[in-house]
Amino acid sequence: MKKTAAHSSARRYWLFKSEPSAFSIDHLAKASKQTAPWDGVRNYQARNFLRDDVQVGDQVLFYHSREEPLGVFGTMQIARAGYPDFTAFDPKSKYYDASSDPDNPRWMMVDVKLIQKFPEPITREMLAQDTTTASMLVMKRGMRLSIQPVTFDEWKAVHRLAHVPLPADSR
DNA sequence: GCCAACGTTGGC
DNA sequence: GCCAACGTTGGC
Repeated sequence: MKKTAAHSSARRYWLFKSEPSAFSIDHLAKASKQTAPWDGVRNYQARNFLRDDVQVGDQVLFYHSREEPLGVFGTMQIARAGYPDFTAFDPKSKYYDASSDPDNPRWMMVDVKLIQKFPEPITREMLAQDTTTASMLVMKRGMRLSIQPVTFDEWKAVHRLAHVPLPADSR
């Protein structure tokens, strides 16, 4: 049997940050098919996650940054794996990057589909109170990374705090 | 609004 | 390749 270099099919869990004035969970809820491209990532470490690690079916916490209340507002699922972020090629886009060559795109995006908006947001305050979520990457001082890996324990703990069941196929 | 922390740029 | 200067992020 030949070994393959492909990723294992094990689902991964992530946290994606967004400023709600730019793109909130309500924007996603109102989008066609509740699906939208996660565009505008302009950081290499985050780009590498989108390019190399985020897979269709991975599940994601939607985190609102910058505007109160800060916290996790719900969940989404990856509907399309990494592909070139076309906003980088559009001079009218606020994410335009003249140095991203369409023949060799610098920035990547994925498509996300809403799983659910939580009845109430899980605020930073609540995350700080729980021993599992208190140590999440997003809680660390100075952590600016907008695409972050999340452990299954953390994924479960956030759902426990939200008083909602895990998506049926979480494991 | 402040400012610490961080990532990127560019002169050398 | 170093690192100071700069711009941005994002909690507070």
